[in-house]
Amino acid sequence: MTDTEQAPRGRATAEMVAARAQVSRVAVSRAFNPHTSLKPEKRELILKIAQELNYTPDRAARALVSGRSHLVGVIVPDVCSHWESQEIDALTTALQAEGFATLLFKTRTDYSMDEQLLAYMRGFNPDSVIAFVENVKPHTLARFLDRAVPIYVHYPLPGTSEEAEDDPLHDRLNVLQRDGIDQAVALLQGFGARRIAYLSGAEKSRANTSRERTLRQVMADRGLAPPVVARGDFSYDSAYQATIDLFRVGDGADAIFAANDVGAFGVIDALRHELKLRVPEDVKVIGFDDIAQSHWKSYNLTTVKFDLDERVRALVRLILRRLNNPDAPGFQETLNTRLVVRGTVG
Amino acid sequence: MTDTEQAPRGRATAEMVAARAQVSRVAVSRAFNPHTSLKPEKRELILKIAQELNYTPDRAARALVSGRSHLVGVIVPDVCSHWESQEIDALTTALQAEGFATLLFKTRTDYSMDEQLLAYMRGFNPDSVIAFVENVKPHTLARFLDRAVPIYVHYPLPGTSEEAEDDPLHDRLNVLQRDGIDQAVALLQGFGARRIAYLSGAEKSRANTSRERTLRQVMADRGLAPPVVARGDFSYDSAYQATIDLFRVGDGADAIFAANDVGAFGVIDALRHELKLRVPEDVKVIGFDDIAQSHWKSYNLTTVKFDLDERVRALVRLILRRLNNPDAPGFQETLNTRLVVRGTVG
DNA sequence: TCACAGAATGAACACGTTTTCATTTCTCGT
DNA sequence: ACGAGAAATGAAAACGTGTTCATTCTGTGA
Repeated sequence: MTDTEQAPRGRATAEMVAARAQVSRVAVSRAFNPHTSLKPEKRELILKIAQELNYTPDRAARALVSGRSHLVGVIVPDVCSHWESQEIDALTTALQAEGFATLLFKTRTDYSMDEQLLAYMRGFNPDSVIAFVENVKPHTLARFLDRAVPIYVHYPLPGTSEEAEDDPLHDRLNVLQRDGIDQAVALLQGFGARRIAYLSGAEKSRANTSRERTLRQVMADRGLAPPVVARGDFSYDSAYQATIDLFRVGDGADAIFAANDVGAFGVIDALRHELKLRVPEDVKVIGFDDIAQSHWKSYNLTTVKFDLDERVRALVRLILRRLNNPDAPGFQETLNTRLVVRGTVG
Repeated sequence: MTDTEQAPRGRATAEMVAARAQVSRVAVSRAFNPHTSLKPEKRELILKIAQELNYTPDRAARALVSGRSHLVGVIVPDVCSHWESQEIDALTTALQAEGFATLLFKTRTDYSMDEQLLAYMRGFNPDSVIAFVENVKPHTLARFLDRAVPIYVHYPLPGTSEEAEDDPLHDRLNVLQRDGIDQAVALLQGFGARRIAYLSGAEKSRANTSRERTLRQVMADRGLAPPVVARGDFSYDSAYQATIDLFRVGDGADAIFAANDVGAFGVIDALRHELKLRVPEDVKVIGFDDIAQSHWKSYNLTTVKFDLDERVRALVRLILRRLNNPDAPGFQETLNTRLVVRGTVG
């Protein structure tokens, strides 16, 4: 044994492992990459020595030559929004299992896109990018990420051709909101709701636009008058204030459809604690997302759900498929929504 | 102009920028690194051309030679826990401003450490690592991260020498919980609380151990009987069930101190909706963290706060100081806590 | 035994930067 | 006009890996 270089100063390298195992450095590389030809017992020996030396291939070096960083960029306006944090959580778990790591970036909270951020992110060379900032055009994202193919979470507008339209240039996850919203409106209609209000999310958000328009169309199809709209921005506080204004300044409502669950919580608290109204007896409330908090007893919210696990699985499928077929045309996945009935309606 | 190589296939490289600007590749590198000597007008020209070509230095290549990945690893058991998600959010914002990116890793939810995860993470070469898994010994973390110096969030146990003790080998953020807990107990004592219960967090969590022991000692110092302990794991559901057991199986309490705010929400909902008790009239509740939801009207929770911004600033200071002084002895920062009084006490 | 296919192996190259070092150019005081 | 020190510049080395390609080894069928 060459005990002279026993001092494992800093990080162990493939060279050191190779020296100790009496093999070439290339063999070490092969030992860590499956689907390469290497005698099994040799691979075993190398891996054993690697573990002793606390060696792991350097991903920066690996990325440099292979063009794969194994990083997935995630752009969020607000990590602690409940829905976002739950998606990040599930996504990180799923990606980790596939050998990827989640790289987090924060952008402006008004859901506008930030070109400087894209350039910044590009420096880290993510293999793929998932943007929660839905209003950004996919080709803008693509222009800034030369290597990575962005994944576009798409909320098709109802009544347009968007639902069917193919997009050969980008990978897309379509979220169809019509079914869940229709079930929600049907329920409200069954309870005889007359004045239905929509508490919006951030105006620039594509998810909000799509939900509002879909609600309008569903209500029209069912012969209901258009909803009263109160402006929020997905936050508890904005929903709280908007609800108060709706009843103090405006004419109130007997049912409120919130753009997301957190907003619905603000609506419920404003109704109960500020306006002294009962939910669901005086006003019925429905949310959107079905986050973990929605079953908490203080709210016990009826809400339109789209399954998180299903969504994450779809995203991971898109990522992996794209990495295995870099030049294939755009892949698509589609997700549906459904109503979860709890205590805030009837 | 050498129009032959006009096709900007794939990603732009420093070489291309250099060719167009009629300078050497080294000059391009210097243009992107401040504190290097380069004629201002030349730097300006290079940056302009770089922008035209959509060029950003490749961080993988940069990391390889400079030894700085500009990645900060964050290990969390659960991203969507409210407190964690808020810290991740604030941390990401702060790090982004300093040119770093947050690399997210999930570990087991029982707060035990996962050596396999550490080895996995090491491959990404983070410059620094912040572990929310407080029970891991800092030298274990250090052994797995040869280059990065881990930052240890330390909850000193009261009555031991830990508060004063220096640790020259690791960077440390001390969180002193005694002041806030003392204020909380004083408040409860003032309202004549007799039976005080502690709803614990995950047993292996250092934060929980420290909070429980500090509470014990504060109560003893004030001549109060030791707290009844109900076992939870920081989650809403566990707190909800433990509270029910406390009153149905055990002898109840007239004040409950929860290990975190989310647990306190579970306590409140169990008291109100399951046990039909009033908060604060029948039972007083105090939480720990002061997360954003704590001021929501349905809970309006009195809680022990330690300031998130202050904490994040301290962490970033530790990270930067360490990177600028790789061989310096361990740095320390200290944070205090205080009570925020809202509606769940008196 | 021989020829041959396929597996196993290692030398050399490539990836895109930063850093070191030696050289050239500029600036300023005399 | 001169010299000295500072600023500016580029050639070459280095970082740690994956990949290509040519070579050697192994086992099989004739």
